[in-house]
Amino acid sequence: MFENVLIAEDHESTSISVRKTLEDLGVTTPQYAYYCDDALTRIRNGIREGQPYELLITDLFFEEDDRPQQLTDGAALIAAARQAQPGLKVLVFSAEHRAAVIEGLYSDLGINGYVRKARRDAQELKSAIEAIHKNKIHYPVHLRQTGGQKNTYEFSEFDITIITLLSNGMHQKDIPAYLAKKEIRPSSLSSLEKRLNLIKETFEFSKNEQLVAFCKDMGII
Amino acid sequence: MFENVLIAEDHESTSISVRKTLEDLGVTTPQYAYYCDDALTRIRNGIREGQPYELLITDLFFEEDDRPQQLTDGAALIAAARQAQPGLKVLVFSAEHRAAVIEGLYSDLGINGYVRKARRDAQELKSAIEAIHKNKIHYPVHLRQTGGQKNTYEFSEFDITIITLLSNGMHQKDIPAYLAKKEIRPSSLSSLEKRLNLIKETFEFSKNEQLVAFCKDMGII
DNA sequence: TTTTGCCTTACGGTTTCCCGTAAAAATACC
DNA sequence: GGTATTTTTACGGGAAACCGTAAGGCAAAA
Repeated sequence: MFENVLIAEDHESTSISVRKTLEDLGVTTPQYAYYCDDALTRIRNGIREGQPYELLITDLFFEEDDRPQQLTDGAALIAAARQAQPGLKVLVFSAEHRAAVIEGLYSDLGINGYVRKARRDAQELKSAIEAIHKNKIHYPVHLRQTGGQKNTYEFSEFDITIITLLSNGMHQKDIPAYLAKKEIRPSSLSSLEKRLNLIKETFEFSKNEQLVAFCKDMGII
Repeated sequence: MFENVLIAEDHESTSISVRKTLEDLGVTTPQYAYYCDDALTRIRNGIREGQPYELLITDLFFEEDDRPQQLTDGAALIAAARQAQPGLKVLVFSAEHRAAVIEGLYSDLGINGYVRKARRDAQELKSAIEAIHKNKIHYPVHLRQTGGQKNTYEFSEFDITIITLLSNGMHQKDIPAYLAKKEIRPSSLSSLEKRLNLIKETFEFSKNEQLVAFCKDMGII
């Protein structure tokens, strides 16, 4: 089993139970940090002292408080940690449930596993750690069968731009001017309408409001 | 210290650390349930067997799964538990941060304490349990000084209904018929428009899309 | 260069939404 | 019971969004 494991988790209660889970697995002295910056410091120290961590277990969301931080969330921590120590294995333990966001962690950050905070999360955490120890990738249970057959629609940069503008309150009629200024093409009102129409047709949506709600749920915007 | 304590919490990992906290306080065998219905059954059994629980520690949100439940959230559990055992002390342990919701728990359900899942939550949990054991009411740290000035706007049931309908793709013009059928009042298109207009004015929003995005972010819908 | 096909833009008609005003209904108050 | 106040509804003009069609632009192939 792993010997050097670091937990980055701001909730004390969660941190405690992750530690307990690790101890059950035979990790004698799991280390832990309540802030991303602290976690990164520990990782760097581990490298310098010739005892690098083998596994980082981290949350995604870290609440701000009176201690200003460089790294504000788990994704930033993972990126910084991998830069300092490319081979470091990473397991994310978070309440995030949006498939798009979770899949992005695998594709963009190359994480080794994800466990969602939910009913039998401690059990899943155990099996995930064991899988990663065997150099496997652990996919969360609730994402395995979706395989990605639905939701094949890929939102383009352009799509996301215009939906974001709408959700920020910009009027459709004012968007062409904005796009032109930013030199984003296409920029015409007609193209915009066509694009929105296509998306809504694809998902069988009838209103922009519905599209915005969907994108929020999916973590696209 | 308490002898009979029940934990209602669907997240295994959180449940584990609450148990550990209780054991640190000298509660030898804390009981726990992963579902509200199970928790209520245990409370009733406790009364019947002459060993009623002294304290219920419960979450607010319980995720649905394949086991259909009568009680779907912590508030319902608290109400049912208090009906079965009026003197039962209740400590809520949840990630909910909206002041209005938390204050509602004190005023509507008469809870004895609230601890928010956050950085030093295990420590706060300890002091809350000790305070409640001394018949005190425990107010969460982060709510003590905020007099509740900001965010005074309260979304009514009606507001949430119509915003939800919009985010489900219903056309504004079709909503009056829906409201009339459901016997929700007011139901006219004009009232609807006025209401939406007032909300958007309050938040200085210009579009429904913006309102939907906001409500998604705030967890209102 | 010309043709072909695709993407973008322009435009007009229709629908929906927005917003102000005023009537009607419901509620509260005397 | 009658009056005042608030809430709800009705209506109409104007703006924005929706939607289909057609014209223009651009790049790759002939």
